[in-house]
Amino acid sequence: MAVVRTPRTEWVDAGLRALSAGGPDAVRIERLARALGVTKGGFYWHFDDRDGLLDAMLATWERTMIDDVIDRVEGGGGDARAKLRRLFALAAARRALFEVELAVRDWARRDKAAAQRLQRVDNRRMDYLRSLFREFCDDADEVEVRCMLVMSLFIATRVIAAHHDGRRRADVVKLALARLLE
Amino acid sequence: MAVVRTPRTEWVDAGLRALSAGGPDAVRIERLARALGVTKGGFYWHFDDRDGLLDAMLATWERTMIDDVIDRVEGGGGDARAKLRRLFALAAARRALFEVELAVRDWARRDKAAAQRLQRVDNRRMDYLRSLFREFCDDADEVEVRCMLVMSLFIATRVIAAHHDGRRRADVVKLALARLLE
Amino acid sequence: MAVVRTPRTEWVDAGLRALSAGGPDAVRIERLARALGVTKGGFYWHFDDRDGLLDAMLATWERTMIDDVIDRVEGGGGDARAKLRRLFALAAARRALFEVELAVRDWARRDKAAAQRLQRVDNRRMDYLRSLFREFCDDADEVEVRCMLVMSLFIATRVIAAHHDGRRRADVVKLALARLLE
Amino acid sequence: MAVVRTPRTEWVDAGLRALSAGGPDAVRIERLARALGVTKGGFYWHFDDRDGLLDAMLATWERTMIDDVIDRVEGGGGDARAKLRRLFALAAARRALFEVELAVRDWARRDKAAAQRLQRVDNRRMDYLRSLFREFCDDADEVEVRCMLVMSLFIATRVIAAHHDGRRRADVVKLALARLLE
DNA sequence: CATGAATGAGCCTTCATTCAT
DNA sequence: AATGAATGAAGGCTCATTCAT
Repeated sequence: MAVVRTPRTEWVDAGLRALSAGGPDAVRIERLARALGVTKGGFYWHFDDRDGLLDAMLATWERTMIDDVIDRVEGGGGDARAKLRRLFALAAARRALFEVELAVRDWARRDKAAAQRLQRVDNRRMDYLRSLFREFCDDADEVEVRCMLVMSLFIATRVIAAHHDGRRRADVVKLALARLLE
Repeated sequence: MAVVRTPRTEWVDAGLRALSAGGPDAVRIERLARALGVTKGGFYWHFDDRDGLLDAMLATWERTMIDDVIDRVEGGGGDARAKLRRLFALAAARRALFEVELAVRDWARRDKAAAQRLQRVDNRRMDYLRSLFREFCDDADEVEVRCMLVMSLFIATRVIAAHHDGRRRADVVKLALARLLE
Repeated sequence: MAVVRTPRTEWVDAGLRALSAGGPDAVRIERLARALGVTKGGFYWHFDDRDGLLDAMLATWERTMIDDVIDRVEGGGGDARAKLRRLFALAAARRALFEVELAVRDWARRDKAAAQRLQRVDNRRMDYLRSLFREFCDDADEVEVRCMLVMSLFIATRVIAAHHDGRRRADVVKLALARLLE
Repeated sequence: MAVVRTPRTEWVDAGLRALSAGGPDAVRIERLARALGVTKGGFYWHFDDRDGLLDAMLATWERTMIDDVIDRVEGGGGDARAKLRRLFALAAARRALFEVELAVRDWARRDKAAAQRLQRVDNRRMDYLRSLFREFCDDADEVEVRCMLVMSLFIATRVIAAHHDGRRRADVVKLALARLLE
């Protein structure tokens, strides 16, 4: 009967925005309500409590990360090397989405629910990476090492604060990636 | 000459413990006081305010990270390769210290003061890595790439939640490191 | 349409009561809440912060003083002299209201917002007095002097702590007023 | 034995300064100590507690007001009219001292100790005024009325916030005073 | 779905006071 | 006389949550 004025997803999106901007402690119902131009009353129609929102955020993030990202990388076609390059390009292009990932990664260090979601996402991603590397690399150990290094590079790029002896970060990363795709 | 009852450093240490356990928002004066068996009032004798503590924590962390860690790695002697291996071993051995690093890294994404400290630490570390790789690697680009990959591996190891196709993480990291030290 | 449980005005009134009893520093949210039988949390529904209440108090006081008081004095009819006498009688009858005035007058010495309100009220009152005195007094300087003296008498009456050589204060004031209305 | 580093009077003076600037609630031991460049520890050597200081402040103020002011007005010589004019001039010249008076007057509305001191000062002043007016005025009622008006003018001048139809306050007061000295 | 109002817990900070040195 | 350190009470504010409408 009721017309949906502020659907669940809007709360979730606002929550994810708050999460990536300030970590889980910044996900505050009152603040989100203000940002959405509503009073917090409506929140409790959609969610049991704050944890309910946090959970929904995690679920949304998981779905997006797994289906969306891999789909997009696969969708572009090309060989394994092309796909790996596209993965990095995607991360650069869709900054907002990957900022959330960093926040979740930190959150997971203290929160079990976040840790579980992250594990599923990381495993899916690692599986995917493995399948790509196997296309041009026979040695199983070597595959695993490269997966680990690519994944590390992927994450740390957005987190390291150092400069690179006059080079731009993007260039160093490109070189590093090239080396891992040899 | 007065006997120091709860020295500044105790507050700082407790703060760093709280930081690594729950992020900057978990650094709460009342909680720390309870943990130290003191009342919160005393806190304000040592620090102007909460920000004063946060700042002191960052300063302590910077000092420890730069002087302490590099000293210890250098102190062990051996060639560049040995030192790099020791760096990874140290991170594994002194977990608490490196948990703080992860927290600072996340914190730095939203806080300017944290970002500055992190930058100094990362630059110092990167400089140090560069000096080590130069000992057995001539190409400047190659040095930079290896620095980036080692640093990434160093950080991401403690952050990735995936499993490794039946291997233990430590083994994969050892293999990866060996490859970067060829 | 919701039933107002503790309307804004109740907070304002309680605030004014506290102000006149103990000055601006005595306007404490927790105390007011207790006096109103509510918890302090509710306060922040009605006001942004303590300053918001202080401001509302000042606004209410200004309105009451200007409209209410002058209306009442005018409403009684009679000539200028009768009205001036009624002004003094009113102050005696509505003690609470005029206690607030003394508090505001002191507060205005340190607070800009209070100073501005007081200035508006004082100017309005002085204008009103001037209009009354002009009805039976031609000389402009003389009008101004009498306004100043009446105003002074009006304020100081409630502030001087001396006795009057055996007379009652009210009688001396009555005599003084009579002299100023000659 | 101990050399006086921060004598009692310095605390009292600092207290009076704080009082006139912000009312009794602004007389804070910690703040005064900071202003004097000492720690609050020494305070408790001179005074039992905060009330002890407040009391000493009141005593100092009473002494200054009664002896100092009347002495100074008397000391200048001249007839009663000259002395009254000198009283007003003094108040204008020694602003700081009379700012304290306003603060005490407000304070006296809620505090018994302040009220008693004020009463003594006001009575002494009123007695003095009476003696002056009697020199040129025979009627006892008239004397009392003029005392009251002069006293009121004296106080209210520094407290009224209105303007005076284009005249300067000082000029209106001078005219009013002249009228009371006829 | 949403508002208006309130509760209660928890936080940061200030301050009077105490006490050992 | 004064410092260094601490206690404890109080105050301002934020926020998750609840509930009636």
